[in-house]
Amino acid sequence: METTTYSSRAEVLRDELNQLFGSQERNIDQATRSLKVLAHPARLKILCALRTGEQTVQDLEYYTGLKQTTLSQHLSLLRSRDIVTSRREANFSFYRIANDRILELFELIKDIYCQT
Amino acid sequence: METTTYSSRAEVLRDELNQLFGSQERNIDQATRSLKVLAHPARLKILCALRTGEQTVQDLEYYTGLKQTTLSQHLSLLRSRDIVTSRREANFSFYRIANDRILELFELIKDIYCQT
DNA sequence: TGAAAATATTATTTTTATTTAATATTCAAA
DNA sequence: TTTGAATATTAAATAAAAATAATATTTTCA
Repeated sequence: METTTYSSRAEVLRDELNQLFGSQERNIDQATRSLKVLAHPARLKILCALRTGEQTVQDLEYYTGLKQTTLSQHLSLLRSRDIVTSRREANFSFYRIANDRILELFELIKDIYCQT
Repeated sequence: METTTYSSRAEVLRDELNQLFGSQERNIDQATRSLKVLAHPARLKILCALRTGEQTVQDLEYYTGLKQTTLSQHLSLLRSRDIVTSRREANFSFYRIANDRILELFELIKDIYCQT
């Protein structure tokens, strides 16, 4: 039975929290969903490869070392979270990082975990 | 049977990739492990709460709405990846964001997913 | 048209993460 | 010195993500 009396400090922070991400949890959930997609070695590698511009699935297959079917699923996930976009030309698909914010996020991650 | 001939473009990019994250996959794995820890609604909420400074477990319990035991496990995970640190004072534990890079990362995530 | 190349999708199995519940530790104060 | 408050740990059950394998599209070109 929760009968705790909470400090006003906690209440202030709860308010701040709500303002920060909106009182509905939508933003947090969206951020979580995107981060989950980034949090996989294969998908980070894909982003590395796309960092300097668009690539075909073939090329991605080559330097991620993934088999086609697995790679395609990862790409599909990345697309579903708007991390990458793709375009088709003949029977090649070209993938690229969706926008500058994502690129910025990726670069920061790289900076933090790949200190020279 | 893989007998594909790869374009020199792909080979150039493979080299870039290796230089970027180091030819050993260590950096990517480390980044992945940290991102995985961030990629959870409860843990993002915890970071929101710690954004402006350290907090006790009690306070975190209050505005994350998690039960003590679950919260403690999330905190333990965050600590294990050096996302947060803690100190003990009497029988209270105070948690805080581990360093400025992590804070910076969090703020960028917030900016991207909580556009005003 | 029909075969082959490039990519995508679906279903199944395997692995990993999360929650829950029970218990343990640590410390302060009576 | 033992009780209660605050937090941490462990083990078990449940849920979610990943890999694999099989199959399906889509498009070009003979």
